[in-house]
Amino acid sequence: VPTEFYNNVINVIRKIPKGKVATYSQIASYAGSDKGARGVSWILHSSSGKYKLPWHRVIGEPGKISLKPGKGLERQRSLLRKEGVEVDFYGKVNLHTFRWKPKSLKSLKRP
DNA sequence: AACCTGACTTCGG
DNA sequence: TCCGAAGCCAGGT
Repeated sequence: VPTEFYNNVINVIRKIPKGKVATYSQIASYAGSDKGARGVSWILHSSSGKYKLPWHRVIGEPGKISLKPGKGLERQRSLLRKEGVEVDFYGKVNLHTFRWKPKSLKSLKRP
């Protein structure tokens, strides 16, 4: 049974616009749990497929893709580049430029 | 309940 | 700047 946090995370991730990225902790915060970054990680790992989530737009707090080479880094990197996000060889993204900054946090948790 | 494992983050040395 | 430890959340054994 999905928890409220779980549903919130799903809804928030769906709102990340194309060409922007958000961090795990940012998503967790919007979803109502400031320290739920690991929870976000688990949700992506377990159910990004069935909800058709833009999972590739979620990266680590230092502005770097968390996946390792040979374990998905290349795939996430190419998905981001395809929509205009600049990613270097190691998966580094300039958050100053590409971080998603929603105007209002009011309705983020709603579908 | 105890312990482990992650697509995590923060802090100290 | 670069680890390691510790804290964190959720699920699986």
